[in-house]
Amino acid sequence: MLPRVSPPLSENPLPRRIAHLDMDAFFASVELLRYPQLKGLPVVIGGGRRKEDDVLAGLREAYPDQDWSAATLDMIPVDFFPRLAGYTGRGVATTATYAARQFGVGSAMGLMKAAKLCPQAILLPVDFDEVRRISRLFKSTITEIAPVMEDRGIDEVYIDFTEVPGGQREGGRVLARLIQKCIFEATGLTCSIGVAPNKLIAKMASEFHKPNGISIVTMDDLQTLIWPLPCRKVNGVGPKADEKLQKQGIVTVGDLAAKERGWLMQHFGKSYGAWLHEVSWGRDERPVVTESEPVSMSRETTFERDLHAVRDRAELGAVFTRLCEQVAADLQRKGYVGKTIGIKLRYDNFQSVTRDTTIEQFTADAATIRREAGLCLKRVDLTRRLRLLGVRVGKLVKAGTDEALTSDYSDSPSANCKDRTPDDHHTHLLFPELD
DNA sequence: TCTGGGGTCCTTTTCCGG
DNA sequence: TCTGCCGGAAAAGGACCC
Repeated sequence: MLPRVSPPLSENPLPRRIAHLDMDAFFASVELLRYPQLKGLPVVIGGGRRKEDDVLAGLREAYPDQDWSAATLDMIPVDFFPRLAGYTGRGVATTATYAARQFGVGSAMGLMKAAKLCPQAILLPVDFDEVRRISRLFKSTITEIAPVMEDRGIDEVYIDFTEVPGGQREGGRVLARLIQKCIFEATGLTCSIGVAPNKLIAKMASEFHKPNGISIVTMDDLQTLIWPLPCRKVNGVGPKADEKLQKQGIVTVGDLAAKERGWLMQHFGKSYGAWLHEVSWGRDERPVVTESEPVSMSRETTFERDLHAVRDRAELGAVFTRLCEQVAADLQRKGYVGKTIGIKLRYDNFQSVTRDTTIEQFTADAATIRREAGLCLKRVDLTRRLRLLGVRVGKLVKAGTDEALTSDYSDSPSANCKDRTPDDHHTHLLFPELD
């Protein structure tokens, strides 16, 4: 089953107009919708593990006689909101408002560090349900106008404007404005849109006039608008590749374009090197993909404190079982079964390892996942303390399909894991429910 | 004061049978 | 029977993204 895609360039008489749409400061904006009194103040969103961070729960406790329904949220006095100062825990900032960013707080920063930089900042937990609701709302608003949309996560999409009525007017600006207006009416939030001949350039273009901006970029703008950008701005160049590029004196996309294709392939690998060359010349023919099937589902958790497999075995065993149950529930709710079952763990030194195994029959059963994942656990070093444990099911197919029912009847389940327990005597004490 | 959670994709290593 | 080689699949790791 092939994913449905937009028509390829060759069959299309119109110039390709690909839009990238990015919601402006999405998580923070969703919170500010509910708490408008926080506008302009330093707010850090993240953590949220502690119950007392939940503003509403705290309010109900403090003022039990008040009616704290949604209509009154904007009446909460600013003083009541919890401050970042004194935060203890392992959370990271999902995002921070501009006022907080001025103190150097940024997304993905540990909250302990953020608290040092800006102790007066208000700390809000992420309201994932609300963020997801608004995410669905802005996406459905888009597909009503332009049906060829690719979901790129909670706050981003690509849209193929090419064949949409008005999609060619002013290079896409007219349609982009319409979409911005409709999203604002539906959600109260702003977004930024870049329109370009392909996804690669559209993605970079959407950042040009944030917030609430529209940028139209054509191939003629490659040298003036794209080449001056740092390589890191290219979607697909991360911190590792960027560092390696800089060591070669390559800082901007233009520097990259100046290098020979062959040279890049020699230094960055056949595939990645060739890709780097393509992107530096603004070339990208990837279609906008409207539907895709999930490949894997997983659940993982970082512990409040590092756990030791022997000393904390009961706690660890309970978490492990819960993760398996959650993955199984996710699979069942979404209607998938998988046949590769694996674990991930992260040691106290932040090094992570994974183990997985492929079984004969597809499953979404918690007990089966628990058993196979348990066997995987026996293949890793459990003498070091753990900070994270995760469970993953891969090689997914839709439940109930012919494929999902196939099995080769060869031998017992987990045959490929047998006799692989060199270290049985201690691991078996750790997770007694394995036996 | 270290560094979340849920994914995808790619490369390298390991394993296994012929 | 032993060894080496080869190729494919599975496993492991890592980079990257939101």
